[in-house]
Amino acid sequence: MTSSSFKTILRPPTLVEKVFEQLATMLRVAPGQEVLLPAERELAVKLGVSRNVLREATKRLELQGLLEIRQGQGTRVVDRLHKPISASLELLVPKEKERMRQLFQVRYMIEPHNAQRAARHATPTEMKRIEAAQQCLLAASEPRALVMADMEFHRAIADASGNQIARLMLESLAELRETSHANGYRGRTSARTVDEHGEILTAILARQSESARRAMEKHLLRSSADLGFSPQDISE
Amino acid sequence: MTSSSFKTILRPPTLVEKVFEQLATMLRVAPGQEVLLPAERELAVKLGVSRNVLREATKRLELQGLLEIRQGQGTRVVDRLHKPISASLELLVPKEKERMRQLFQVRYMIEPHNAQRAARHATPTEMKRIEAAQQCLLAASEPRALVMADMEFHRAIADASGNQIARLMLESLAELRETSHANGYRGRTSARTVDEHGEILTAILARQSESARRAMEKHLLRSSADLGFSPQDISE
DNA sequence: GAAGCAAAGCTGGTCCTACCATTCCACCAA
DNA sequence: TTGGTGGAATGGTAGGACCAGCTTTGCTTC
Repeated sequence: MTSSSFKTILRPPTLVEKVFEQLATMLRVAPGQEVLLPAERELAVKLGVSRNVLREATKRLELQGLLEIRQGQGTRVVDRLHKPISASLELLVPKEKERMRQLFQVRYMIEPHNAQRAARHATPTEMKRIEAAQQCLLAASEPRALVMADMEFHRAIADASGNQIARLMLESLAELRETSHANGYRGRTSARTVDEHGEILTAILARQSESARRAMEKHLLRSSADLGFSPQDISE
Repeated sequence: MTSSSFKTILRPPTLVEKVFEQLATMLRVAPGQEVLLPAERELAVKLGVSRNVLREATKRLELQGLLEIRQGQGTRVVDRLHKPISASLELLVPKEKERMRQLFQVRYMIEPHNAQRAARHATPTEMKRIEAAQQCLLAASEPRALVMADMEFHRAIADASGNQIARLMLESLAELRETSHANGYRGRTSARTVDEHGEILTAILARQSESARRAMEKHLLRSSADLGFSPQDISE
């Protein structure tokens, strides 16, 4: 008898888990629209479970980033799938500076590939979106808008690369950056960002995957320097 | 008045959140030991909250991979921080084959860097661990043990690279691989794995970071082929 | 004394009901 | 139109009762 014949014990799914699954699949169907769920008491009756069970299930979904629950307001569907990852990372690497360093490292591993793939495979629509992000960056006047446009640029490239997982990682990075901002950990979006994004954009539009990759690498190293990291911290 | 002067409203944390935080910090202190938490009723009294609230908090911690709750047995502390990530990915990319492809892509972005960094920075202890994993692989006779040793090898390298986030990503990959196995999606650990690991190990021991990186790239491409992916699927 | 087995008493799982806190909204008054 | 004020919706918390699974205990049996 080989050990592989020991199957993992499958506990009969608990009620909360069933409700969780059912809601999750329902929510997945309903796309980005800002839908409001029925009230807890009502929904509990509809599903044939106690309000307690329903609450535990929705709590889980909230933690997963699929719901947002607000007292007096209701429960609405959102799409913040990156939330659990951010939360995990905060638990894993509590020290903020170190967390930022490791995240930049990972970013440095992933984003150049993304740029490369985007240059190879981006559809016209996707290219338009990247261009649009660059336009926003040029037009942005206040810090807040700058950061948004910056993020959108990277996000658009990640989407064009076709790897949703890589994109999710970036999203969670952005989330952490936000919390860091809230703590006064300001990494300004420097003026050079515009030029560097321009280089990346040009390379992608020209479908020069190698230059796109290198431009992204350069950009990341330089912008990590804004946060006080040396290139060795990130790339070695 | 710039828009940045509008601060995000901070809602007073709910009781469940407070309990969640408190438990999380408590658990973080107590490391890997298999500690058993007090019974729900008892702990609820100790914390001065209703059992309901405590349950919702522990549910969250279970979802985060810090607790494992079993009826009739109790609640014990575990370390499975990768769980929420795996869960997110399953929600994000429901189609299994596609998920595997994207994960291999990400792995292909991360692991060569890890090998490179491990070759540069691994301490003697860390090197020993990588060697030990290779020994296990050589000694392993049954499929189950093979997979375990395989994973441990990659994990050891990730740890040696010093990037916990990269390591967490691998861990969640492994988790997904397990569930895939359970669904009959078997990627066998082929015989060539041993040789390829050997190459990587040699390079790391000799502190040849470039060869380590290339060896890891080669290994990943080949082993993704075992799952039916072409090199283009992964690296381009 | 050792092995087998059944009951007791632990654990978490589910349900219920009542009440508190926040938010929204329609209505009213200045 | 503006600003306030109430009621009625929402989710948040509490505590009790009971169900379901696991572990231990202690008796029975050999």
